Amino acid sequence: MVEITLSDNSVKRFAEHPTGLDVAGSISEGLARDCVAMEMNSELVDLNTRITQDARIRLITVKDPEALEILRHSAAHVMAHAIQNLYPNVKLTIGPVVEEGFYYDIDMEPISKDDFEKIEDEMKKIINSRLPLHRQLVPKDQALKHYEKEPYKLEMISDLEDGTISFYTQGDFTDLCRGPHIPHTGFIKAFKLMKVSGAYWRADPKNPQLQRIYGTAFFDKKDLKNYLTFLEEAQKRNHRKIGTALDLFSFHDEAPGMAFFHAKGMEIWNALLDYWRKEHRAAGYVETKTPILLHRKLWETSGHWENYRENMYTAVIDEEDYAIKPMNCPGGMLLFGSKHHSYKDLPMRVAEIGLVHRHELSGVLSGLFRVRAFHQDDAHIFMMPEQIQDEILGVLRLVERIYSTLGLDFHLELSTRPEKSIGTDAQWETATRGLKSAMDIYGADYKINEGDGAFYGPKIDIHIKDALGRTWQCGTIQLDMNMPERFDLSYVGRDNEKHRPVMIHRVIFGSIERFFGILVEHFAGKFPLWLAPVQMIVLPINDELIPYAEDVKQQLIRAGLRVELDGRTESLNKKIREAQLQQIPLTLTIGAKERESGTLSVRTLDGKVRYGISHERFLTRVREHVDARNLDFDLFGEAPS
RNA sequence: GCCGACGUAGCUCAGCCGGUAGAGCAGCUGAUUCGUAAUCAGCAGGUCCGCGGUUCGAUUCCGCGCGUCGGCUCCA
Repeated sequence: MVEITLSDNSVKRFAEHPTGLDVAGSISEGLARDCVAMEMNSELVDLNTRITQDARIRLITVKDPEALEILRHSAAHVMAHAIQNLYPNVKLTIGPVVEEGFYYDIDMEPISKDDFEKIEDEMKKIINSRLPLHRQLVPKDQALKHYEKEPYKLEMISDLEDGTISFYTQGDFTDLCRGPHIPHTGFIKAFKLMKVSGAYWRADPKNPQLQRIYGTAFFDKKDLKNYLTFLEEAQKRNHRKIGTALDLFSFHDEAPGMAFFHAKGMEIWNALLDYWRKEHRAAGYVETKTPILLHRKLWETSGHWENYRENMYTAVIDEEDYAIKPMNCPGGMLLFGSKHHSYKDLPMRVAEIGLVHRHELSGVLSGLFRVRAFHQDDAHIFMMPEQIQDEILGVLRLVERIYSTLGLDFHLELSTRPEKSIGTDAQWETATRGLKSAMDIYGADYKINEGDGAFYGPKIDIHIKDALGRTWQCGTIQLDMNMPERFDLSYVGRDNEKHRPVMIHRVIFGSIERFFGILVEHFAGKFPLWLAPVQMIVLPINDELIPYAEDVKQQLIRAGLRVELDGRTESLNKKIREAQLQQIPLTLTIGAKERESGTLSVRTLDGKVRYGISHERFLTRVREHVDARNLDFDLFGEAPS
């Protein structure tokens, strides 16, 4: 007899040794139908595992987050099975689950998306056969024998510890696998192959190149549909498309990986940075600017010449070596070091919108998201060790203000000391404790990435979540115990002795170019009024009204607004359509009525039109809305006046 | 940097098997003067990414280079 404790702490007794399925079945038929696996004494195992002694069981149903991973892992097997059926000579390697699905790396002739349909059809056959997945344990020597013709699998098994090795079989297909798996292939209700690319065996370019085939799978057709809709939505918001359509920026072959910002893109850029400066000033920052081209000596002092040179653009000038800065900190160190500082000066919060260049590999460039030249909204804070906590807290609060203004949620992650690192244990201890206590006081949950810090200090990474729920790491706060040392920075303490300041680097936007791209996608090009490159457009109904419309435009421009006038001899409908497609928040139509009554009719981006708004009310509302940096478009309330 | 796909007018895209290119939008000209998402007509616009090769002939086939995209790799 076995005693089974379920996750609600209820206890069930079984005379025989039941499987997980039996346990589920003893509770309800529906549960048995929805179960895919179970957790037995904190270990995920197959549902058909026999429970031979008293155990604590948690049944995993299709609703549980782990279930999707199990399903996708099984789907990877099904794909490999299908591919092996279609291309008998392929050699399998590994097939893991990834965030949005799964892939399988297979040594085979290159295939393309055109081959997907065939593979998917074969997969459908396997799924419709509802093949059970059986686990069996095999001694290592036998496993090696089984895989005589599969060199990659042999290599993997050889690397495993001695003892028994688990295999999973579905029909005539067997694969080395830790499991667990779904009970039978019929659980895969919806799947799709997504893309194919090259990948090296064990990620080493010296090894053969494999075909990495990506797919995704769900328990429900609806989930797959939602996922595909999400991808479509993301594609619609692609910042490269919107950037072209709204005339914000472009790229040219003459400067790969370096963006050209157009006039409208710069309006957004400037509005964003105006706001950034306002917040930083209020938070006690000063702003500086350092050169982008600096002598080799400086890069030797900072260590970049030795460690980062392959990513730097260099130049020989008057027979001396120079490099274009990939980071702002060395220049910032020079500035700090060029003067004596008292402990009374600290903390010093020194910001710099710095233009940096990094020679990234050509294959990684991607729109504004990955470029070779970009601006960082950098700041270096110099302080005494006992100020760490307060300063980090200050940065976190500033981060929160700025992100929330943009409608972005965020979460924090702390990275601690890596194996290879400089500094003493005591320094790391002080630094890490400072970061932790600041985050504790700040009060947000955070994830800890052990050993993920930079070699020169621990860091807090800030991940934002955009309107589609995608996360991006933008902000980072890094403690640096290296630079002050290398540049021999000091301040004079109360004791009249020299002391080494503690320094942090921090960015909030990170790469402003990349952040700009994220904002384009976050807002889908519909920038809120305070950021919109053209805040409003004036449309005269006919040519006779152009002079009056011009007056209106001038008034608004004098009020500090970004205004355009469409005086083309086109139909009103056409001009409205184009204004809407350009995502201009406010469209002001000027007809004889508006001129006679001295009012405005205002169309907002949601298509609502309000007539008879006085110029005064309009200006007041717009100013309030812009000053408050509101994100909504409904300036004039529900009831059209 | 590696693998794959792609590169045609300002933009979006068509162009089967090799016979020097087409559409819509944008632009320009003219007519229309319009009340909340495309008025009509005409005109103009291209080193078909670049350089080589094959061929009587290359936008089309082949090679190399550049760029873009998707992955890989890298990421102080």
